[in-house]
Amino acid sequence: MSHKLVIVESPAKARTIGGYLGDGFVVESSIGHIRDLPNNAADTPAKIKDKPWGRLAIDVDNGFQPYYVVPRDKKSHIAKLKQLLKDADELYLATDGDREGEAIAWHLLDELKPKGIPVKRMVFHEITKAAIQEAAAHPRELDTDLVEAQETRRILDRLYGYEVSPVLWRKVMSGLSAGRVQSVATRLVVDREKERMAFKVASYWDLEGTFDGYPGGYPGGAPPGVRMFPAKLHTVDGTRVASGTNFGADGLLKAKADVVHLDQRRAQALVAALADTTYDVRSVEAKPYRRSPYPPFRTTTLQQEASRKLGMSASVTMSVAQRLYENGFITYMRTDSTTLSDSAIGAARSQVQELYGAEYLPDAPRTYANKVKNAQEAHEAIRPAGDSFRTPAQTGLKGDQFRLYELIWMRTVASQMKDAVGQSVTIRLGGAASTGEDVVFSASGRVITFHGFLKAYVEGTDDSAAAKDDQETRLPNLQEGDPVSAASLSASGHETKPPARYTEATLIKELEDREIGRPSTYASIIGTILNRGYVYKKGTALVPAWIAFSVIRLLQEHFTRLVDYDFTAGMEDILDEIAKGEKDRVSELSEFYYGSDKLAGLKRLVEDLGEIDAKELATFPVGTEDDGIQLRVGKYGPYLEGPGDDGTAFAKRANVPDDLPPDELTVAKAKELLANPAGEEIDLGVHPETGLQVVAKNGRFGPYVTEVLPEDAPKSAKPRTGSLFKSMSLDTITLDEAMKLLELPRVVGAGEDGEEITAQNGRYGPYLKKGTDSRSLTSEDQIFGITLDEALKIYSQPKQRGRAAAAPPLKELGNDPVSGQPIVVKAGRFGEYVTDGEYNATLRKDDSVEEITLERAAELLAERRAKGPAKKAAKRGAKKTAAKKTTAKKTTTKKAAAKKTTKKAAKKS
DNA sequence: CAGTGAGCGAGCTTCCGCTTGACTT
Repeated sequence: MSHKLVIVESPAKARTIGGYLGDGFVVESSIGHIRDLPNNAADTPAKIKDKPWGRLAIDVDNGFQPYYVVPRDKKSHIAKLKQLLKDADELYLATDGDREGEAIAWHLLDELKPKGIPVKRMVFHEITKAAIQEAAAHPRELDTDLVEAQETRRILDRLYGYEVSPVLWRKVMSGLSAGRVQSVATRLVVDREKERMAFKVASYWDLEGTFDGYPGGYPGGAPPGVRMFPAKLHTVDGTRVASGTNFGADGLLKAKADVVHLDQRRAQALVAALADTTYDVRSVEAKPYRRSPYPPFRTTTLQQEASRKLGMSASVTMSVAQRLYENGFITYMRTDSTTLSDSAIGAARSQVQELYGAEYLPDAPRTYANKVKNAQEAHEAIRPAGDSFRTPAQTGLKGDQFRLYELIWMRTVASQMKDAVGQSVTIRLGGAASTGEDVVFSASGRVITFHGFLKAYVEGTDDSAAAKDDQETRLPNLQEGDPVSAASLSASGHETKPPARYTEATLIKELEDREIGRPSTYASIIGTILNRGYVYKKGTALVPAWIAFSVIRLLQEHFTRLVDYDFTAGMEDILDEIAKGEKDRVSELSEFYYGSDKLAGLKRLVEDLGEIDAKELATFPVGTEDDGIQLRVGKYGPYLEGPGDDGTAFAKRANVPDDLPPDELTVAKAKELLANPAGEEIDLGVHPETGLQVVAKNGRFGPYVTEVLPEDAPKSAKPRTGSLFKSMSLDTITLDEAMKLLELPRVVGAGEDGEEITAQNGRYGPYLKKGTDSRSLTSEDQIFGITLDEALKIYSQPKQRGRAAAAPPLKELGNDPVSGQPIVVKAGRFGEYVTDGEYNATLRKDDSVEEITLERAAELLAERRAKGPAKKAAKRGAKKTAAKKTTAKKTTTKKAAAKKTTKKAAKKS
């Protein structure tokens, strides 16, 4: 039986659409992108690996030709699609109608290679039977210009990320990353922290009082409305009283502020001078209040409201929404559109009528213009699914899903309700102080006469002090000239506040406003900058780590344009022109990579790194030069350097606690830390024999224990120290263990020549030492356990240079077809490798000792041979390389562990 | 940031955007 094959992006969508198209159609999904540039070396095809641009998988010398691969986990899915295509007499590429969707359609076409059947591009913006059938009846051609625009975006991001990240590995720390989106997100957080650090608090005072609208009692019966109301001092002798907005970040009044700045004394004097004052109403100003409903949710607004009202992180919100979507409760949750389909508008309106009555229903449906500048409108707004909405109670949902559904449902219904209307009133009260000053108090109120949509939905605020939209303040019904008295009056002091830190939700909003990132990535952007250690969360606030300051400084100084807040917006403009066929992708990419008259190219920027001083980059002054304190970002985190007791510059050091936000590192705090440079010492107790305090610390060479010498100890006296064994940890080390470590080196006994043999731990692990003759030990336990006999035995063997502890091969594979030498698999410092005696090649991610064959080993060795004999570290400065190596090791172990699990996962599937 | 003595197989980290399971506890 032949059929028409329709391919959409999402499996849930495929299920729905299958029902609408009926017999003769088979609807499958691509599950997102089906091909991409190879992610890493293991996924890079051998034929491009050795090219100079192999690491990028983009032939930068020939039109920026990208090399795509089908990721391992997508291969079986592609096979399935190919199988379905065999029996198809038509192929409909029905991926989303945006840039990425067009590219997916093209990749599908290029990968599936349908032969002899018509291929059609089908696009729809809402999932209703009518819309789908309409779309199927009117397909279009593939828009190759749009695909070009997507490829340009993809290639630019790869060049940016894969060229700039290695700069950070070399200059800051291994494993770091830079990218068009994450680097700007990080910069936003860092810049905000810098604003907070530079912020100078200003204090100001004003007068607040409660006033009585009917000082002579009611004109008979009950009062019309309220009687008591609050008011604040507005002017003194006609000049406005300064409030928070009149002060700049420098703590001073803004230049143009024509205000009177009250301090505590003056404010209190004024209160006293107003003790007997009576007031009269100087003016009553009423204005109509009107507020329109908020647009239906798109991804970012949903994330913000879920954060404000339900306390959900962006990623939790998305995964809860994903479940709602898959089970048919809501429409697609990754969208930048606020548009509702006609049937959704109908459903919302009938729900308004049903729940709130006709008076809440506007005459005409409401539509919302999209505020997102680069919106691609491939989907609808996020709303309850279906042609009629289920109320939350009807869904049977529970927990987070229920709460999120309810939020979406209310917002959608409210978006089709009438405006809220009312009145806002400002009343000014005047009076004279006994000191002769004329003062005016101001009170404002808001009365909502018709709640409209506010009856259904009120948006949350990020600032807890801000008034919500439905908040009402009632004032008495006063006329100009009416007498008013003060029931109470007091001076109140205020301080200006630095700009608030970003939260996940506000950072995402900021990124969206700047056209950076896409609905499908907002949540993961937060994940990326958290994972890299650029920021951490303190409650809901995002706090930048010091390493982010180093990274952003480097990027701003050397890749200024790339971390410009407008970079992405500029890129989008160019992509739009490429999509319209007005610009050529190769010349745009070429300008970006190789530069032009106006712009320095990326390639030259990353090659010109000589002048970047890594040390300088990681050093930040604390306070002024006179304070003589600086913060440095080291391998083990940030630490302070300050003047020594004798005044020597930067002689004293102290760790900065990991969770101390940068803006709290004041000069006073820095001095406090430096005064007690114990840092993260762990007190283990007092040594019973020496009476000295024994502590554990994290040092340059890892965790170690040491003893604290008394203050009066001679300067030449040095405390004993000892590195922790690999099997020990700072969390679990005991005093007993520490005392044993401090005893080292342990004397094992005397050798045959009478010279003492000792056992100890060193840079390369445990070893024996006899004079200048040293021998490695295989385990740390031997340091305490080895007997003299065993030690003598080791010394009776000739010293093995290099492969002292060479283990026997793990596996023998046979002879190499090229060299004729036997190939064996061995375990080494860097993992398992194959060797023919001359050349060694490390096993790649997908190889294993159990599965490796002679052919594969020969292949690896051939690759290795092609690179020539091992070279000694040549170009880079020796000190640099040495320093970097340790860092690299530290990060790789963590990553390697993570990799292993993914590999296992991939294999089983 | 503590200070102790060799001699040796490198290879990998990383981007942004589309999408879901699959994995483990």
